[in-house]
Amino acid sequence: MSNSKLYKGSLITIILKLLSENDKMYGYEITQKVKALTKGELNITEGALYPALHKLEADGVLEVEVTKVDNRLRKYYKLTEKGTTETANKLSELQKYIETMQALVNSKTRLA
Amino acid sequence: MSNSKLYKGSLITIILKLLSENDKMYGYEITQKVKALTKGELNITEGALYPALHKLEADGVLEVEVTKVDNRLRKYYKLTEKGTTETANKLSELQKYIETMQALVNSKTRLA
DNA sequence: AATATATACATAAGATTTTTATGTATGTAA
DNA sequence: TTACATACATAAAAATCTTATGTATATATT
Repeated sequence: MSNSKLYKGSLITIILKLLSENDKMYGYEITQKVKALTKGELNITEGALYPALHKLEADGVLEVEVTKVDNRLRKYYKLTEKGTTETANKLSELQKYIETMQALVNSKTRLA
Repeated sequence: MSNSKLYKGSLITIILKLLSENDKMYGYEITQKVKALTKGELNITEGALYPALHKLEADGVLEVEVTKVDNRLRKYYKLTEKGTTETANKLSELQKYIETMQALVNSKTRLA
């Protein structure tokens, strides 16, 4: 990531969402996909991404499958069953966060 | 703040927004106001709030006015001119963030 | 009278997440 | 042969937050 501080805390949600729609993806692919989908608005850094993937794997949310393409290493990640549940949770959390923030931003908060 | 990690990075935006609608507020009042507006969803902790207010003051975004009410100390904060500009920036960043995340969440991201 | 809760400030230690800086290695374009 | 893209990785530092603690006054409860 390298952006508005608001992106802090969103990385896991983004990864899981992408994996819920693409049944397997590798790290570099995720960075490129996010850059494309957000028109360059959001750039995930490797220093944030790889540790996050490792943690998700360690937590049993993702499983990995190492392959070699063009003599180059690739680690494909996919959601486990637990990962699918976790994705739903993270997405509903995001929805709730957005609603809460919209409420704060849109409301007149002046005292009566 | 509270539970969902998504709130990380949002505190400054929330403070500034509240102060843009209430011309002066003190710390404790901000915590109560946010709790009420979010129906308990978001609880700003003192350990996060006070350092944030101090930083905003040091940055010239807020100015402080110390008073005594019922023999108890109160530090009222209000936006400076710089703070008003900063508020507009933070709010448009939030709007942009929400749009970006909505795009990520709602779009089908599968490869063609 | 004593205790708990609310009001009101503050800071320090630790946890978590991210940026920035590096490092390795291969393939391709200039 | 130099630069850029692909593809992984980690470590130091920065940023932000939680948890814990501290001070002090006012009010409500037991």
